[in-house]
Amino acid sequence: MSADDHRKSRVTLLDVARHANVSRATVSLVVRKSPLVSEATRAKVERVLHELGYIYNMGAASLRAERSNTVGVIVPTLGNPFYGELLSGIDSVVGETGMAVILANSGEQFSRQSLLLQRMREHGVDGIIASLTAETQAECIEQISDWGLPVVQVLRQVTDRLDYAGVDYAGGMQQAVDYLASLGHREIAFAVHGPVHSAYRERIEGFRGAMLERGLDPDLIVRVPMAMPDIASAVPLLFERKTPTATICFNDVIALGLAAGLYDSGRVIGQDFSLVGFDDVSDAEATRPRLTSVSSRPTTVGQNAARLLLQRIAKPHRAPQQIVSKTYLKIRQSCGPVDAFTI
Amino acid sequence: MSADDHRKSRVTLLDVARHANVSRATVSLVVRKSPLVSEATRAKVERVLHELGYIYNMGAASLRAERSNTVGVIVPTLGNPFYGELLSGIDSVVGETGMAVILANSGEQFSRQSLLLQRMREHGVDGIIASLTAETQAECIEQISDWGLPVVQVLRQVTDRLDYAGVDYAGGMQQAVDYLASLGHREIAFAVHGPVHSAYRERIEGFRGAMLERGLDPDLIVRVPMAMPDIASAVPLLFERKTPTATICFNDVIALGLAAGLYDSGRVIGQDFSLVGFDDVSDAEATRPRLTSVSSRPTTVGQNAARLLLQRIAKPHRAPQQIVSKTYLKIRQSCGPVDAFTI
DNA sequence: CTGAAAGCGCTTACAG
DNA sequence: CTGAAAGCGCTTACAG
Repeated sequence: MSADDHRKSRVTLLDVARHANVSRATVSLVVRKSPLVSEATRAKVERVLHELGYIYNMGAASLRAERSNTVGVIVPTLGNPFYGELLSGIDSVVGETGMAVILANSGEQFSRQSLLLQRMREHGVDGIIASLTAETQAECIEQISDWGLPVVQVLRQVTDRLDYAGVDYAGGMQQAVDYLASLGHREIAFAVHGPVHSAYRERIEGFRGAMLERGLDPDLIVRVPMAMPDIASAVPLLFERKTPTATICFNDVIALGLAAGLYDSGRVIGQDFSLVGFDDVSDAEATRPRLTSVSSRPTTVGQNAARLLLQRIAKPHRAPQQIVSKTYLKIRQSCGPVDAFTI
Repeated sequence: MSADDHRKSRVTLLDVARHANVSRATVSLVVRKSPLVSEATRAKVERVLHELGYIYNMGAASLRAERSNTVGVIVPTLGNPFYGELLSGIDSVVGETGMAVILANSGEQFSRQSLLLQRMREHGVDGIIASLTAETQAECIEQISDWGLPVVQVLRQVTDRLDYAGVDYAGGMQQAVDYLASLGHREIAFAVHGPVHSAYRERIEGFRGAMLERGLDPDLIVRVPMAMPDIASAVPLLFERKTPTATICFNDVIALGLAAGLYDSGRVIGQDFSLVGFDDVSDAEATRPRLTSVSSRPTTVGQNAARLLLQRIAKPHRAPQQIVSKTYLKIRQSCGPVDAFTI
């Protein structure tokens, strides 16, 4: 029996019904584990189901039931390990319910994101989790929701009229500044890069707020390149206008890059210069000296987003929810007291 | 107009047909961009399509056409950045055709993988790309294919009767050994971990073959733990039986971990000890000294796998194909000549 | 080039 | 607790 034969001779509910001497509706109930069917009938039907090698046709069920048991996930990049962990969190809670995840990568391009949103709608996903590009307007995404398609924003918030699962970035910056200040640092730089979305602005504002609160100069914000090798060579930018003794980084990618560049320039991190990362991806533990980093626990954020979406699908009309999870500072070895500095 | 109204009053082909004074079939042809329809009719229909806000219902189309325009992708973990890059490659070529990727994570568990395979079949995916767990038997996966569901194996090969996109691991090990030998190293360890699948065996055999060819001891194979912090503390294992002057690593995760551990033990990498990684993920460039690594280009492998699947879907009966891509050695700073060693 | 009819495999009321 | 009928929105032959 060739593959094609199998394809064509697909076993349907009706086939099972005939073999088991019941109606198609009864088989459907058994398949969906309804309690409305007697033990005896259920046992008989289940045996036939198995004998005939019945495979549930989710597509057909979706058409009739008007739900597809799929959720769409749009991420801005797959190259950053951070999003792998986020996906892992989403997949674990969505997968538990038996639903499937449809994944797409916008590459931080708004036009591509629009295409993907459209495509997901055509695929009939029951809801969408998206980390939206910086250009995305509130109207754009609220409209999707107005179509009756549940949307939850993850990591980047475009509107407060829709669900959002994110991270308390401002609190994280506060923790970083507090820690460095407690070590005696007063000139602290903030190294950033990438598109200007809510998560970017929150970090900037968090940094400025925390610095101002302590009467420190909040303006030492330095934009560095995106690519890893270029970040390392951007170290001189830190010292262009002032002479900071410490730098907080927008993410661990920047921290690792700067750590490399500082090393190249002969500085000993944690001794001559202090560095705090953000996100606490697994590499923070692997580098030497170990990188002190503000943990944003992407897996947890992914799980939060998935739970929000599931709840939204169940109750389309409840008020928008936001889950903003706390960060915590993972202290390792990349910071030292300012007094010890030899610069 | 509330979200529910939208849902219920979905615009169908029939609605469009009535407004445009044509038949439903004609609208269907326009939507699918068939050349069988006149310019005038097409223009008229397209206008109505747009006016009414028609959304293609992929689910309904799938049911009738017996293809879903989705492909399933099963990865063993999402925590390793390597798989993010692989996914990125798959997504880019699958996305180009307008198909959607259904993603699932087996967590290296065979039982979970079976569940996912079953679920993907129920979702009616047109094909599957999978990096299979070590326990997977040839029969298991050949059976999926016998059901008429195209499968391509990626990175790990269970059977040669099905398509496979992978990496020339043995060639990569050869490159690493050749390079270290050219620097004068004769005692070379191989640090490995993880489940024993084809990619694992190929690397082991590649290492042993390359060592034997040069008359070197092929048995210095050391198993290290999975978790990053534990790898660093596994450095003493390298020196338990012999005193290697260099180590090749199964992947960059191990290389980075051992680099950290060697640093902790006071050794200077590239001077006191040489280290070669495998995969060349972005961190290889960021660490100091920069890590010399055998590049396996996961994005390319992902693209290869996706192309194989697309071809297989188009021609179910052609002979199985394998695309084994070459590695190349990215030389950086983590290796030095053995003469310079002070041990 | 266009239309009328049938059917993909399921679930949903509605009867009994 | 079980069955007969209708229909989800599309595509596929088949006529014209």
